[in-house]
Amino acid sequence: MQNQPDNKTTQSDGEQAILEAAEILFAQKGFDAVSMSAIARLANTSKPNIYHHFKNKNDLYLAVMKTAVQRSSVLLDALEDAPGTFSQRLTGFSTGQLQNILGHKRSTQLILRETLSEDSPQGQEITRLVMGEVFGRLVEMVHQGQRDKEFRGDIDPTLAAFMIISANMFFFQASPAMQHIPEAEFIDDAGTYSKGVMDVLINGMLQRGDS
Amino acid sequence: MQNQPDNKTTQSDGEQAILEAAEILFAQKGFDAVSMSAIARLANTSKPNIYHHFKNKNDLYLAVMKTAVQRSSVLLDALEDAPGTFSQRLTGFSTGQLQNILGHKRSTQLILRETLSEDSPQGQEITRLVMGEVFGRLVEMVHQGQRDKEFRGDIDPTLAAFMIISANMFFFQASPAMQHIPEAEFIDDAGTYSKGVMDVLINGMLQRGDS
DNA sequence: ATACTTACCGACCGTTCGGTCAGCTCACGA
DNA sequence: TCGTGAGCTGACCGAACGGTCGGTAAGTAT
Repeated sequence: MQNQPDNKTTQSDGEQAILEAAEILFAQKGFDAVSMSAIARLANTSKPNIYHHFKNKNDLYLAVMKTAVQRSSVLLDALEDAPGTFSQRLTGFSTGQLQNILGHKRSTQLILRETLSEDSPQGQEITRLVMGEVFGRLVEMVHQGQRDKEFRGDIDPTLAAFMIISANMFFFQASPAMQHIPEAEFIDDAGTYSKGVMDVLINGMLQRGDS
Repeated sequence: MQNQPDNKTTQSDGEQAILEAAEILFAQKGFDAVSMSAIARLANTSKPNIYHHFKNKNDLYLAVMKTAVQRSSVLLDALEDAPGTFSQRLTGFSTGQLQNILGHKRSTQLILRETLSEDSPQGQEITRLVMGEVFGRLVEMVHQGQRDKEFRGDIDPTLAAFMIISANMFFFQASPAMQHIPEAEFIDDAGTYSKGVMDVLINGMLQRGDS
């Protein structure tokens, strides 16, 4: 009764179902606001069965985080260094990152929540693991662009990288809320947003030729 | 015994102490992760006494949010329109907003959490109330700057405003986590950060004179 | 003195929390 | 045919949850 893919609700492998249910709920509400009973309910199983597969709530959370981080790392590798000017490469990287983020909202929500929470000892590790990688690549790209005289030399590459990430991350966080603000039409089209952001960041807001 | 400002721990008015304790804890951990007992403990009073002043946990949370929103609104008024070029005014506004944010971390944390949370019906209202105000002013400033030919006309003012807010908000959110990333020195000096960000946003990242 | 109000608290309510335990079913190797 | 171990469950645990109850201590107006 369990090996065949029947049951109107396509229930999967057991442990996998628990992980998925937990990911959904943890991403939605955070660790404390999610009960093991709720996870069991959503996973269509019993609470003791969760404890059969994971030794406690924290262990389950860690398992969920681990898969989320892995998924995110894999995605990053797809953003291989492309040819072209550094402006083009930066834009491509940023756009790709935003697509990745929006394509995997649950993982992103999970990782972002953990990264930005002040307590939680593993927050640092995840920051270094996930953000550090993206961050490092961006910094290096900007730095090379400076050596090639494509970018101004008087800007801090880490700051520029931070601005790009912040534009993407805050877009991700705020887009549900911005839905209710009619003036912000760009919020519905990540492509337009990304293009606009990188255009401003790279070409600048001033008309060329005054201080 | 309560009108004089004695008591080693400067405990205040009762209701006020409860509000302060609740603000600290709610900002730190969020609604679900904070218990009424914990608030009572921190406020140096009893749980039933909280229910004497507030009708339930949600009512207390709303009261805390209300004071936070008020404080934030008052701060915004201090950022009066200054003279100067629109570049200078934008930079001043952005720097001032970041200072406000960092000067009232608890309120900001509280409002941001509520604004960015997908559920919570009052999230929309707070967004419109707090962010909408800041957002509107920024958009208007950029728009005027465009009519004065100071800024390029082909950028979306709402997008530019969003970028400024996102730079400030994400700085606020990420600065604790970024502490552990050694390359990012700017994270310790909001003034430097703000200046760098607005410099890039306004003057652009490219050397003047190539596409 | 009396009566009423406000601030406050110990003890307790029903419920839900994270977690445990004894025991069921069933595929599979000996 | 008989373990035996993995997957799973109903019943249950002590603790903590949000919230209530009866009652006390202190003012204050009459």
